[in-house]
Amino acid sequence: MTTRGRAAAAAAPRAARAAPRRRRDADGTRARILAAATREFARFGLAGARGDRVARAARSSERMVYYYFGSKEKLFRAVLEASYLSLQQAERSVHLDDLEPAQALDEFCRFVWRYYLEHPEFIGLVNTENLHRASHLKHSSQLNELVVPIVGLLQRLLVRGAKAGMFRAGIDPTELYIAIAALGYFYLSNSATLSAVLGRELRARAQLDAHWRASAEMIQRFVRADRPA
Amino acid sequence: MTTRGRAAAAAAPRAARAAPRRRRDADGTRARILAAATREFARFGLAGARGDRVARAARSSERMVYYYFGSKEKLFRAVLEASYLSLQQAERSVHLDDLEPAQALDEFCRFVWRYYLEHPEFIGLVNTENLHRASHLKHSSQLNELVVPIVGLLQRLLVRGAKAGMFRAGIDPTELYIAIAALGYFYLSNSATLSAVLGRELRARAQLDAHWRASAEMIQRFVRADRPA
Amino acid sequence: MTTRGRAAAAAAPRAARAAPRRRRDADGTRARILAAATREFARFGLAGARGDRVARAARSSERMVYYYFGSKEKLFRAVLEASYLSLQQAERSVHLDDLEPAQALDEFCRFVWRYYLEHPEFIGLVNTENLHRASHLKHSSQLNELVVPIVGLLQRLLVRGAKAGMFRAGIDPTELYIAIAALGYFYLSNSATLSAVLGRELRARAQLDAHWRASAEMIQRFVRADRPA
Amino acid sequence: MTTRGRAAAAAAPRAARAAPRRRRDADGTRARILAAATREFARFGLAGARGDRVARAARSSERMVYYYFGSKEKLFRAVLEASYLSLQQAERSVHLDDLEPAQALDEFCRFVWRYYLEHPEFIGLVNTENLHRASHLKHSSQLNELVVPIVGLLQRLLVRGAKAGMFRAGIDPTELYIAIAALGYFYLSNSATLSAVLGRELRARAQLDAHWRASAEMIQRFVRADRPA
DNA sequence: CATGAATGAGGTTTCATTCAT
DNA sequence: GATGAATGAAACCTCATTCAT
Repeated sequence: MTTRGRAAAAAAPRAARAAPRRRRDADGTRARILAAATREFARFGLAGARGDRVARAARSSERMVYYYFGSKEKLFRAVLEASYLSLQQAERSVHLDDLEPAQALDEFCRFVWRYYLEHPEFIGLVNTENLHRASHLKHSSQLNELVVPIVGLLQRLLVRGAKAGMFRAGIDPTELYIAIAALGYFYLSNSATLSAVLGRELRARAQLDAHWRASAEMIQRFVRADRPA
Repeated sequence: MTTRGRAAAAAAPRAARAAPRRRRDADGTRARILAAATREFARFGLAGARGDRVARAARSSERMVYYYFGSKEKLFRAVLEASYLSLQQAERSVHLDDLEPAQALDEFCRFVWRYYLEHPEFIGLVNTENLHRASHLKHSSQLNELVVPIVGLLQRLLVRGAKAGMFRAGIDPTELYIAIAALGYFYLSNSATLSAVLGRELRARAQLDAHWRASAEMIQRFVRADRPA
Repeated sequence: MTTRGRAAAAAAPRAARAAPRRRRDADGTRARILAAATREFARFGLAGARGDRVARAARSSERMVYYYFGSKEKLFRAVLEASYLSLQQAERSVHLDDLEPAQALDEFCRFVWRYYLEHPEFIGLVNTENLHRASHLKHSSQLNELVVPIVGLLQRLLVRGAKAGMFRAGIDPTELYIAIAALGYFYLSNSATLSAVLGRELRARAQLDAHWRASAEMIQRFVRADRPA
Repeated sequence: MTTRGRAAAAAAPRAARAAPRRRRDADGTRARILAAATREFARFGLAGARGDRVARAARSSERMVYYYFGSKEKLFRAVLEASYLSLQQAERSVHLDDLEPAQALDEFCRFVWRYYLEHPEFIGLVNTENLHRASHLKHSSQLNELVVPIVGLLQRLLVRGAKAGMFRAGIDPTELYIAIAALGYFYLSNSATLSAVLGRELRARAQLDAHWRASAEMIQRFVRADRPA
């Protein structure tokens, strides 16, 4: 993400000439610190994160971290909020209403899986936040907006599928959401220990694909209406 | 150091017998430290764990922690190994061969779910180990023995079920294991953030039960043979 | 810097008149900073004073503090000078010559006590300056004017009283001044610790009054001519 | 005080040989830190005190300061308590009951004056504590014992003097105590600013003596019974 | 077997101040 | 005249660990 951002900046010399890479650049500095902190916290947790590493990675100074964020904990909160906000934004791009129910569900599973796969830092941050019993999330003023509307999406989908006779009735959308998340999140979050314990490289391309297929299959079979005897 | 400590203890039963009464029981202290460290690491992670808290909780001193375990990292390794060993031991008590396949699978799911539920520290430790990319597990001399035989159990069960026409053929036992673990582990590991984000108290008794039922149902439907059209 | 600032302001009455309306009134800002700094230094001492608190209390910015005063130390000096100037000004309003000696002395005592009571910040600042061994006072260019003329006042009063046979002869006016100051200043400056140690709320109205009476009495008895045996 | 302590240690080589200057010396290290901190806080206040100066003066390390005292604030509290305890101990050595009332009062005044004169650090610490509104004193568990019994001493003395017809009746012993303290404390605490403002070197030997005489005189005249007209 | 004392290195945070427009 | 951004230096404090008996 950060890398992409930087590449873009480097690739736009004309724009750079126009606004000639100010040395004083509040938004830029703040954003670089936030990005660096995101990686740092995801990788090392809250206690393991180091201010100087954040500063260096952000091409700034430790002092600036405090200038913009006040404390390590507040920095973590900012990172967490930005991450959840980013997820929420991505979720808004998911449109299922135009697809046939089974296909829509598949699409949703794919979205979740891809999000986790492409945002490993999100998993690290959320694990850290769980270690802290969601204390930062609870005290976040932005929590209200986070109360997931995505469950509503699934709810509509389940109703639609049930009406069409394709899905079973009575499935709890929240449980469905948790199951979909669980299958993807756990696999990626625990791939290191699982690989060691199971003796199988779960991060290998083939394994990732296999897991995705198995997960999608499991979700489909879970909601699919039983054939009459 | 840890290894030496144990070996010595195991290799000197005579000496132990000879020594009439230890003034301050060594095994007890070591065990208390290990137990306290297990809770500490589970709750705060490796970086967040504090030696003095471990010492106090173990009714011992920081000095003793180093006396018995040599370093924080070695202590963590000892805790991790003991935890995996404990899981393995529990798994050995699972006997599925005498049960009817569907019921056996249910039994297995119940075992996994219960283990996570009753060993919250295991989840904390494994999360921490994943943060560290399983580096301690990889370097553990006891890893060999850990390579899970439980998958073999599932394998036999799947074959049995398929022969009986109750299960689908071609299901990967490892994938099945991961799925079962995922549904339980993720729910409990992430209950804090999920509760906050979903606005539902996932640790409430009713929720726990509902989740268990949904998970078991999902696993059953995943393996169940399709009815002929 | 401070000096320059004032000199410039004093030397440029025309410019001030010419400038039709300042966008953000300079004198107001400077004055507010000085007032806020007075409170801050009095409350927290030189080392304990914080620039951001001064800025906030003055509804200005830290940057402005440096803009007007150059450094923390110079700001303190400005505050100190202003405070001593203010005391001096108040002293000028004391007129004792028209009063009968004993009454005049009482009046003087009352003035001193009231001044301390109504200018708690003065006590805080002077304590701080004493902690610093009066280094700022010594280097102040305004010191000359400060050399207290008030002692002269007392001197005249003592002479007058002695001539009238009411006061003893040979009383050192400086010592008298110190005694009067001591009885008021110490009580107020140390009221917190004294209250704690003596178990008596010295700031209570009744206590304040009692102390004033006792102090005045003590001073009177000190100067009063002995009755012939 | 510390200096004296050190000299004593150096002057006792025999004792030193017996217990040969241990490098590990908990009490010694702690005591040196406390002594150094006493000087540091007295000189610079709580905010102005520097941990590294304390460590260096105590021939120890900053780390040890935290080892023994936990935090700067706790160190200050320890210093304060030790100082008040030390005053209390000195007060216990004052015996007035055997002296003739006027002489006893003089003796008491002398004690107070001498204590302040010989314990300049006490004045510095108390000033600092007053800046902090006695917050440390209030939270000290040793405060109870500090509630000054010295006032009782004065009380008895006043009664005795009144009975003998030498002192006036109705003098509040607490007020008397405050007055005696004020005359000594203020003079010494404020000698720097007073010297600057009054243009007189109050710390000069002659001035100190003159002040002591004037103060004692004032106290005597305050309590002395009026001659009948 | 046990432990109280000690500590180097580094972590987070704050402070007063300056830069650059 | 005014200001938002930036910062070096140092402060306080903590951590994991070792010394010396």
